[in-house]
Amino acid sequence: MNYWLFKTEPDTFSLDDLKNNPNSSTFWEGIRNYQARNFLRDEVKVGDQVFIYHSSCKVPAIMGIAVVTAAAAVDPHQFNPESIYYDPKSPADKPRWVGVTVQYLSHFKKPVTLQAIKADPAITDLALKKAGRLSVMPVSASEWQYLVKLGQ
DNA sequence: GCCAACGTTGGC
DNA sequence: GCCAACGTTGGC
Repeated sequence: MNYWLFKTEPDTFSLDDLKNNPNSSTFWEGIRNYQARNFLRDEVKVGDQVFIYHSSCKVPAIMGIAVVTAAAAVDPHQFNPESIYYDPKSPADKPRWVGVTVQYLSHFKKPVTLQAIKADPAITDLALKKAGRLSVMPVSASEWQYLVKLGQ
């Protein structure tokens, strides 16, 4: 099993929204970055666990945990001209963008803030520390365990 | 709201 | 296929 971190803007879609989704499973749509897409398409598997991170907000932080319930599928929004995720250059026969499906697991008791992550010398691998713009990134098993502990 | 970092686009 | 211009992300 692998571990991941997904970014989301809470104004658009928060961990609470994920928790309250009556369908209980949510298609993680709108990833429009190739590096992130490649992780989703090639490596994110059912049963993998995911930190949900809130970005572009007052206190950027890891808020809690979700689990992957379906592997990559074509993101239909890329073909919808009405959608903010519309990509007119995506070929219909070879769709460019995919999404996975996740389900809410839990909220951290204490969100682990970006500030705390940056200040913590024990966290060295996490891409969040360096790659500012990546919206889907792997988390090593050891740092996953460590961050879960910080969130308790 | 500013702006640094960095990914993407497109002319050559 | 280089690289300048442009657009977007996201912390502050």
